[in-house]
Amino acid sequence: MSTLRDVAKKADVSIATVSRAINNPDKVSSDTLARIRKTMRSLNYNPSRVAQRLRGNKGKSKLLGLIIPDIQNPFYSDIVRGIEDVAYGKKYAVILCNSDENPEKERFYLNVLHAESVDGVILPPIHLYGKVVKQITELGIPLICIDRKFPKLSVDTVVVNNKKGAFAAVSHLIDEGHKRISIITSNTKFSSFQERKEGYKKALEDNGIAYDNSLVKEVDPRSSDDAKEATFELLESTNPPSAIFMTNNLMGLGTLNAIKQIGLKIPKDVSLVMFDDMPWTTITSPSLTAVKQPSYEMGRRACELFFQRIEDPQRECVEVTMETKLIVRDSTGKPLKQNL
Amino acid sequence: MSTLRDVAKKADVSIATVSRAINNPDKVSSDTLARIRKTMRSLNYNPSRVAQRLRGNKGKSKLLGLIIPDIQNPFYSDIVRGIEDVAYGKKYAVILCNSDENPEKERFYLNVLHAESVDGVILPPIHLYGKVVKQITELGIPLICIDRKFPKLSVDTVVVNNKKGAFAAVSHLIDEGHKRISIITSNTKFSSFQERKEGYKKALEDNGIAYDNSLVKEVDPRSSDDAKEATFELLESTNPPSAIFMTNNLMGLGTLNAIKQIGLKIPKDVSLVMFDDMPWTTITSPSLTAVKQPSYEMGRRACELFFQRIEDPQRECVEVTMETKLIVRDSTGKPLKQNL
DNA sequence: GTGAAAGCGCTAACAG
DNA sequence: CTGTTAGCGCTTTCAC
Repeated sequence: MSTLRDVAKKADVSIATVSRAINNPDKVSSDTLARIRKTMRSLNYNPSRVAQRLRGNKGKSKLLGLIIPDIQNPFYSDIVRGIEDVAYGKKYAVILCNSDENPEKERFYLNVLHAESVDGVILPPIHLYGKVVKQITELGIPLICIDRKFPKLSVDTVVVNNKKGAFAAVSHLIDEGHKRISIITSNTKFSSFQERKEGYKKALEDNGIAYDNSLVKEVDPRSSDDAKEATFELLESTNPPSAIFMTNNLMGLGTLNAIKQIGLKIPKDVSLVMFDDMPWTTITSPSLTAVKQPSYEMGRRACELFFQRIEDPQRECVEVTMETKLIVRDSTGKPLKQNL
Repeated sequence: MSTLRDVAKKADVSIATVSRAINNPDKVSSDTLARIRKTMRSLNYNPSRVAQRLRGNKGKSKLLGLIIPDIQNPFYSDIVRGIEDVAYGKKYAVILCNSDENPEKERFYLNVLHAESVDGVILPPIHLYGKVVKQITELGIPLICIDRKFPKLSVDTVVVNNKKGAFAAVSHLIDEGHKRISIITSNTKFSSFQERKEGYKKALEDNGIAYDNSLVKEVDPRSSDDAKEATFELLESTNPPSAIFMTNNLMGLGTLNAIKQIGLKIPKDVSLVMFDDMPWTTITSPSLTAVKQPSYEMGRRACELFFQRIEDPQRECVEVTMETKLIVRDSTGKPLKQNL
């Protein structure tokens, strides 16, 4: 592969001039510029980003680090796509890392990203008070939290209004006449699930329904099977719920499988609302009522925040809260009403 | 951040020794090694991968490039995950790029990956004879094709037995008594869809059913909506098919939506088989019959091939063909039979 | 407007 | 076993 030196030699200028031709074209006379450009083309010159990064200043590495729990969770694929699309517009490339909610892997990848001199890191933090994440910001690497908050640290954050979304979901169920409403949620400390549970509680409370711990199941939010098991327990108990609020798409899938296996009919035997809207929510019978998160837009927004921080490292950190939509569909799968 | 020099100074050795302590620990006396390691720890030293890459030899950059059409397609998320898991085992990081089947984007990202000095590139090629892809291999960057073949170029490839899988799918439909079987496939030149169509044709032929062009729809394989439209045309025609073979999960979703919207019952009114098995195929009523691709394993295999090539750049290129499984499920969603 | 030279952080000879 | 040195390809003063 050809280097700056090759181009310089062939165009009969110094490497400094070639470098200028790339980075400060206006500081090069028009005819040498033309000559250099022609030479670059003929040599198929592709500047080494590695050398640029080693030499260049912070915030110019054109690399962005992304650590997500699991790319196979469509919620995160959406986020990744949103980030990537914005990054592409700025000629940034993205290093993708899957943490599996494993602090070891998070730490490893954070180190890798640092070693790669990325211009920034976007992630849903695993630990509420993880020191590695803190370290990253102390190293001066811009950090954007997405999907989950990182308390006690001033950091740009993009989240969804989990409490409000959950409140709308459960209120919808209550409006339909349900009184025994289960929630299948996570046993983790993530702000997202905490807040969804709060929304659930508030909806009950506002409607004078007592909180019943036997209706609450907490499982690993990544496991459809765990949620399936929990659903069995719920529905095969002596006093089963008449409705279930599923707090993410993976757990939702598990619950749907359990219901199908038991042979229950929706909504005759049990009503459902799922946090997350997925492409497949329209093909069930009837279509699933869902709390749609603007996942793709969250990714875009997070990436935009990142670029804003690069441009102005001094600006105040912001916490962007995006709204969900409650989507109820008719028999053909068309949305009937959409509440914020 | 601390550098080699910082460590060297503090440990009172030369930078070369520190470098050795990292890369060839056995060439350093045990007590200096211990001292250096302690110093590295106290300084929180994290070697710059960027400098290592600039200085070091080919095949040691610990970076892998990945260009896929769209991470939001779960088939590709699975592949990406498989690749990432194997890469993680070797301490490799992955740069993820979405091409949208757009040659411009593919070219851009290929240049970026080259500029980043990645050790290799894994992708499903967009063009059958794209010159940029060829260029990459001429640059000596190991290339692994996945999901689609790149003809006329000896290159490591991981594909699925598309023809056989499609043949099994359509044969299954024929076994159930169907004679008018539609296929919704792609108008692209990708080997995958070409071969699925071949399998479809062969199954018809082997059973003495004439190929009927009016039963064949070719749409953009990324568009559920196009497939939905095509399904409407198919099912609302004067002589509709009694079964439909959907050649990927996105088109399948479109078809399912169309069927639901028309109000047709499965399998009474129309039977279905989909290429791709998805988490949601078990929650439809009845469960969808699917040709399962080992997508995650394909990713793993591709990444393994990459590492094998790094270790032995001279070895012959291989084309790995993985088998699909035809999955027919009972009313609860449990697999009834699985044919290769 | 252009060139010479220093150096980013590291590895790999080459000496000792 | 350890240190010295020469770059990897590039950007950026500082001269001219």
